[in-house]
Amino acid sequence: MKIDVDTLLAWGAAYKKVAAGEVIFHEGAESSFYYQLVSGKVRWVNINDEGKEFIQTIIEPDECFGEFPLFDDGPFAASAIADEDSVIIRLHKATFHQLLKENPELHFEFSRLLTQRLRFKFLILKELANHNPENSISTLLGYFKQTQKNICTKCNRLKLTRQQIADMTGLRVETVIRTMKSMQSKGTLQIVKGKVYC
Amino acid sequence: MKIDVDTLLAWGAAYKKVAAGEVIFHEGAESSFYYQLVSGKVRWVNINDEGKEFIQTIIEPDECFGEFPLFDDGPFAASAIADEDSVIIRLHKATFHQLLKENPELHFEFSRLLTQRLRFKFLILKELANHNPENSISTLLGYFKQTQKNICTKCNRLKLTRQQIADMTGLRVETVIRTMKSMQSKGTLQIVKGKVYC
DNA sequence: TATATTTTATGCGTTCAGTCATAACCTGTT
DNA sequence: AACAGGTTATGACTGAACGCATAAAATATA
Repeated sequence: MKIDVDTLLAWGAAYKKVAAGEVIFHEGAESSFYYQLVSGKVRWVNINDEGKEFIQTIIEPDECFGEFPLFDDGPFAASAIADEDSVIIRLHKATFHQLLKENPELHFEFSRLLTQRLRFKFLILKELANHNPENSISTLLGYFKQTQKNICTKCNRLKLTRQQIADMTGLRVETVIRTMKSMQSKGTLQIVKGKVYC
Repeated sequence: MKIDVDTLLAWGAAYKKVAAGEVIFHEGAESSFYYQLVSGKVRWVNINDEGKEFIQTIIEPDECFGEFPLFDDGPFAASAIADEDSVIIRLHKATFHQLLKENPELHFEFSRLLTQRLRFKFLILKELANHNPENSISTLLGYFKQTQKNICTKCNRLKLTRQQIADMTGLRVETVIRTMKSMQSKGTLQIVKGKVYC
């Protein structure tokens, strides 16, 4: 999902620079903006009592994030934190609604986005509930491969650390490392110098 | 999310009776309908290789289900199985699109539905990833309580078996039973004759 | 009221991911 | 080249949920 930046600007959207590590919005807070990433990288995470992160999604340029409150008026379901120095563009909620009203096609695209996100949640949830690290990891990698997210298109190398994979599957780094090694020895996964290729 | 039944009928929707245990649609199959439950109960589930079910959602009357393919043209993300003898109403995909186009407000309601479903997925996923049965269970019960789903409004009794709770949290029945007993002894949960009250 | 079926309950051995500690390996920087 | 910081790797121990078996209780059915 991506709204043309010129369109956004024409409707009064504003750019905002965020430094790596900066929190863009907090889980539980009220919202009044549509957010879209222009450049950089953002992770959409829940942080538990012990400080452990669960990464719901990694946002790449031209993707929107933090969209739930726009429709159900609830708070943010997770925090958005910049992984790298990033530029975001945001549009006021009321304006966003007007924009959708005047562009039904855009609204349909948005429904497609929500659907795709739900689809991914269904998929990953079903795997996590299964308590099979290998399946969880391959489902996750399969998704990233399919959507071309966090993959170096030039060399086909996955740009995810074991820690990130762990934080998206509810596993520990060590478990992810051990499981992936075992997958490599089975031939299920191609790892060169610790990096995953697909 | 509910579309008025008279409206659906006026647009050419058709009723369909399904017996308890009957599969309404299969995970992975192509779809061409909007589905809404009129009466009865339906579970929306994934079934793994060993036959173990993961219940994504339990659908109650006046709720729609199986809606992903309507927007992204993908297959069903989970199977729908009747828990009880039920009546469903379904509308052709193309007609559904037309209905949304002519009723922008309805489309906004639909976005709200998708958002709420996503919100629940975020919530439950974050808990599952945390590997804390007690938290998973209370989050789930909290959700059902909040949405009044599967709760006997007359006596405030939760109409969910431990097995169903297990199938929605990826835990085993025994673990759910044991955890809930411990919660009861802590005073976190009120159980009378094995049934949960809230 | 008696019977059958489903649901809840409990014990016990096993398994596998978690935890902690430590080392090796990359990668970028001065 | 040397250093620092992050990432990957590996071992040993622990613990909590699993898996299976069996029983008790509640609910439905006749």
